Order: sequence, then structure tokens, then C-alpha cells
Amino acid sequence: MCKKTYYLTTAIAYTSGKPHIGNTYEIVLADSIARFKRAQGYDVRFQTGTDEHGQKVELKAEEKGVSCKEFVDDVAGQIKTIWDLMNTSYDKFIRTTDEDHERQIQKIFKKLYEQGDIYKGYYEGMYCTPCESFFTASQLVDGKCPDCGQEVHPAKEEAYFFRMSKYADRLIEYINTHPDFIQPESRKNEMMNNFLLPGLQDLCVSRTSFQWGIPVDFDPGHVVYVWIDALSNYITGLGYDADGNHGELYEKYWPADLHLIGKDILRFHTIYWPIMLMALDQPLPKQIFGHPWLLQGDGKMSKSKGNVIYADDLVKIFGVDAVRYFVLHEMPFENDGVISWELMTERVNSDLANTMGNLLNRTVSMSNKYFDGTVTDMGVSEPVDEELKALALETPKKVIGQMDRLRVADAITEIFTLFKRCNKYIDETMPWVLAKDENRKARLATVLYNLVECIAIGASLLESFMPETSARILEQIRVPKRTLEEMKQYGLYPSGNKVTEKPEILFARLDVKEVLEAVEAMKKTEAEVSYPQIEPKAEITIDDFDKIQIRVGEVLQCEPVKKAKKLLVSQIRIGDEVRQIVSGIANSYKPEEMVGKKVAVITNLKPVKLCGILSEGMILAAGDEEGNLSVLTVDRDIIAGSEIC
RNA sequence: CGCGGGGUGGAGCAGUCUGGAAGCUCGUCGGGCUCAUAACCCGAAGGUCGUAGGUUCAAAUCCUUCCCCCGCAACCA
Repeated sequence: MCKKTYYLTTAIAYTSGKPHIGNTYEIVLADSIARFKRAQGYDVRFQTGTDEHGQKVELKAEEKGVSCKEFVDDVAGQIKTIWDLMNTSYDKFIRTTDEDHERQIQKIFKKLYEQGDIYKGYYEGMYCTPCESFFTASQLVDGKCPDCGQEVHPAKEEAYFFRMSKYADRLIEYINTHPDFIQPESRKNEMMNNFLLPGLQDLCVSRTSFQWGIPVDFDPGHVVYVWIDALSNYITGLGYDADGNHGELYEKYWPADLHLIGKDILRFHTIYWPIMLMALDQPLPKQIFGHPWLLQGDGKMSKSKGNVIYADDLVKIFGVDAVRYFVLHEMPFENDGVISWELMTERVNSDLANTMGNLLNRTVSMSNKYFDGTVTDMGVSEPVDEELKALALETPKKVIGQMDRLRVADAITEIFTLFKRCNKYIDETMPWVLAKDENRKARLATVLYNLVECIAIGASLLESFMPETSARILEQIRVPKRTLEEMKQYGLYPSGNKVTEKPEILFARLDVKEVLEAVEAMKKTEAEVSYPQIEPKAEITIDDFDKIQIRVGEVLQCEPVKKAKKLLVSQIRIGDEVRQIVSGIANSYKPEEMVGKKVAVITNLKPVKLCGILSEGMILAAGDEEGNLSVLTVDRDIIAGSEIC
């Protein structure tokens, strides 16, 4: 009989920088599912990798002064190192710069073109020659390039488009008839209402504006744009061949059972990807799960705040399995989760050290103290044992049930419920009292046997989530891992077996203060300010600059613009006139904060309407990569209307 | 009226589809125990389930109003 196969993938990570704990969460989650499926007897294929093309990589590489390939080799290496550090058991790490992937992408592109799903069209808009960029009419600043301010002219750029609409009806039908396709289900409506039902736009699938991509082999100058390139990794990684000579793996594992991705790219996976597969006449993946995000407690992670949490830093302080435990256990199923050093410490102490570690420690210690380490089932049962035994048998079933629904956090909770029950059992049976009475030695032995047996079951179940810890526990009680099948029976721990004579602490309790100090110390050694990399613009003359008039304006009034999130509308005194100016600064400034400020204003910009409100000028502000803004004010008090030059 | 998600004791979450005594973990306080990593076990305090209405014998759960947060879209002159 052939084993049932299970193919799961993570999204491939974009190689523009080191992944933080949020990105790392995905691979760990996938790993726990992969391991559990293996434990259930599936023939599992687990693929992850990196997405390495695109303009952003091209730019970053240029900044660093290295070739694109050198750049992505480096970052892909870092990513792989972290994946390995997290002890993830992927079978394949695909890179979109792999030769066979690139060759297939070219073939896929050509095939889709030849069968008419991809057509050559034009990307129309206003073109800025020095910037080599297209802009839509609404992006233009005063009718000029928003980047460099130079004249733009209408132009079209050749581009290939994918005829998405052709398959939309089939996709809607598929989604409606496969309720499990999009998980969590709440996301389904979002996709339907936002994108599918209003009608799909054709997707631009090639670019000529950068080179770092897979060339379209029949049309030099064009490179394949991200989606065909990236999404196809799920099949090229298995040896899919556009000509039909698929590799063995493809025949065996496709269609995928699960694509695990972040909720932000659900749209591409539930709409574009299925449509691409339809066009290729291949079966669709069975399920796509858009997991929530792991966030910092005090706001989003950002480099400028210095509060980015990286997996390797967490590992340095807590160890791999503690980090795995945290991200797997603390993530809600649908909502975003929270991580902080304090929360992490709390979990390690209460769950890993107290509940689990201490249970093992006290059990092994007692076995040594009372029986020289020998664990024997003397069969002296009491009614109180029944509840524990029942739970020990029940727990594996519950874990399986939770995992079937991808409720990883709940599955882990089931295991810890068993451990907690064991701790309670110790109090109920009071082994130290039994030990004082020679006549009750047999009962004492039975009690310890039950404990060791339950620990063996719990530790075996833990393997998918905390593989190292699972092994360490089993080592201390000196038994091999139980299979799920074996867990249907109680009492498989070999009677007369000896546990280790010197119990090891699994997880040491940590002091929050010390953890925070260690974090500070780590930050100091790693603190390297990353200055913003701004592309230089073309040189201008003083005459060019002279065209711009900047004056000091005093903000008299300021209020938010209704219907707009980022906009504030200010009444600004400039000399003897008062102008109304709209600015996109609402995320950084409250209206009342603005009032009274003397700011730098460009006064000769052509007025425009924003969200229906007239704006006669522009307030100057500096902005960093995260979008934090700082408006320019004057250093000494000076009368409103003064010219800045 | 752009689309969608969320608001449950001090913290982090479940429960909402399929109304029927408000639950879990952590923290706090009190007690117990001593095998163990000051751990473990028991108990208690603490919530008008965002707001205002409605349906119902009964609402965290269903319907409506409003407020606040978070994504996406738009917008950032």
C-alpha cells in the first residue's frame, strides 16, 4: 500500500534583508505541521525557499556595490541559516535563481503566451526619461515627475499581460464548491468581494524597467515579473515541466495539500495562482492558509525604533525550542499575535520551566531517590489513577483533532494539560508520604510508573513542536519515541527500565530583568545605524532651484480631512495671505500639534484638490523608511512669509 | 456611505457560526505541601463581554446605532 502523500510549502522569503521573528514564525509553523503529518504516517514533502528577483534586490545590490547574484547568495544564506537554526525539517529549499526553476519559468511563460493567456500590450502612462519610470496622471506632482520634478511625456511601454478575467468564473465556482480552500474562512469573503466579484484586471507579468529577473526568452528586454516567477516555485520545485515531462516528485506530490502563507499575500495565492494553474491545466492546491502576523506589543517592529526582534537573538537567550514553543503556542488562529521579551520570559518560566521541566525533574528525582532509578509497574492501582490514565489516552486523539484543523496552538495546549494533570497527580498521591511506609512501596512504584508513562506520551507528542526537548525528555526517562499508533495503548513503558541517574534541567527559570539587560547588551553590540539609501537625482543648476519658492508659513488652524487617513488640512499664514494646504502627515502629527508651528512651505506649486479639498502649496517634511515624518521648522523665530533661500 | 477584521477581569487569548449559569493561561492575594527548577497543589479577589437601543422566557452570542483600533484599497503636492 502506498503511503498517502502530503505536500506543504511556505511562501518563499524575499531576499531583501534578514528575516525577523514574524517571518520566522511561518517556517516554524509549517515545520510543526510537516513533522506531525510525518508522525501520522504521511509521506511528507515540505518545501520552502527564497524569492530573489526584482527591482528592490537590484537596488540594494547596487548600494552595496555587489552583483545581484552575490547579494542574493548572501541573503539567501542568512535566511537558510535561520531556518536551520530553528531546526526546521524542510525537504527542499528552492531559490528562484536556481537554473532549473529559471528554465521552467521561461517555458511556462512561453506556453501561456502561445496559447493566448498572455498577450503583449502596453503599459500606458506618463513617462519620466531621467527616472525611467511610469506614472499615472494622479501620481504626477504639478503635472511633473513626482521624483525629480522634471517634465514627463505620455508614453507606452511594452508589457505582457495575463488574461485573468478569462478564468474568473471557474475560480469563483471552485471557491464556492471548496469551502476549505481558503483558510481561515473569514478571509474568503474578502477575496470574493474585493477582487473576484468586481471583475479581475489583467495582470502585468513582465517588466522592461529592470534587468534582475528571468528573461523572456522570445522577447529580449523583458523580464518575467514577480508572480509567475515566484508562485511557480511550488511546482518547479517538484520538477514540473511545461512540456509535460514532469519529474517523479511532481507526479507524486502535486497538487499541494497546503500552502502556508502570510495573510498579506492571500490574494495572490487564492486568485492569481489558481488561475495560472488553470491556464496550465494543472490541478489546484487543496488548501491555502493565510496565517496572522506576529507583532510587537508596543507597536509594529521597525528598525528605526530599534525594536525589531530577530529569531537568532531570541534563540541566544531562550534556546531554539523555547522560541518555537512561543511562536507556535502564543499565536492566535485568526488574529495577530503579540511578542515581547517580557511575554516570552513569562511563557518560558511558567510553561516550560515550571509545568513541564519541573515535572520531569521531580519525577526522575523521586525514581532515583526511592528506587534507584528503576521504574516498575507493580499494578497497585487506586481510583485516582483512572483519570490520569484516561487523559493520557485521550490526549493524543485531541492533539490529532486539533492538528487536523491546523490549530497548532491548541494542540500544544492539550499536551501541557496532560503535564499539568501529572503535577496534580503527584499532589493527590503524595509519593513522599508513601515512601515513609515500607508496606506501600508497591503503590509508590505504581505511582511513579504512571508518571513516567504519561511523560513518555507527552514527550512523544511534543516532537512535532519541540523536537529537541522531546528528545531530551525521552533521553532522561530512557525510552524511544512513541508512535501515534502506540499511544492508543497505556502502559508501554517497559517495567523495570531505569531512568537517568542525574536529571538535567530542561529549561532554567529566567529573570525578566536579566533578560532585558541581556537584550540591551545585545543591541549595543549589534547597533549599526542603517542610514537611508536615497537615489541621487540628476544635477540641477541654481536656476532650477530658483524656480521653487519656499517661504515660512505659520500654521493658524489644522484639522483632519474626513475620509482620508493620512491627510491634515491647515490654514497657513504666509505674509499677508492665508493659504489652505493639505499634507499627508496625519500619521506623525496631531492637528493641534501643528498649530503655531512655523513651517517651510513651497508656495508656487500649482494648487490641486486632494480628497476634494483644495491645497495651495506643500509643507516640507523629512521622512524615513518607515514613514515617520518630521516637518521643517525655522530655527529662530522669524516672521511668517519670510522667503527661504 | 470603498472592502475586511477586531474591541471579553491587570496582561495574553478562547467562547460568537448552532442564544441557555462568563472560560483558559499568566499575574495578584490567601492556604496546603516539601519529591522538585522559591517549584507543585487548592482556594479567593477581579469582567454591566467597546457604546446605545431592539428581538427573546433567556443575548458576549442574533438585529440596528455610534465610538475606538488594525489590515487592504484610495490618498500623502
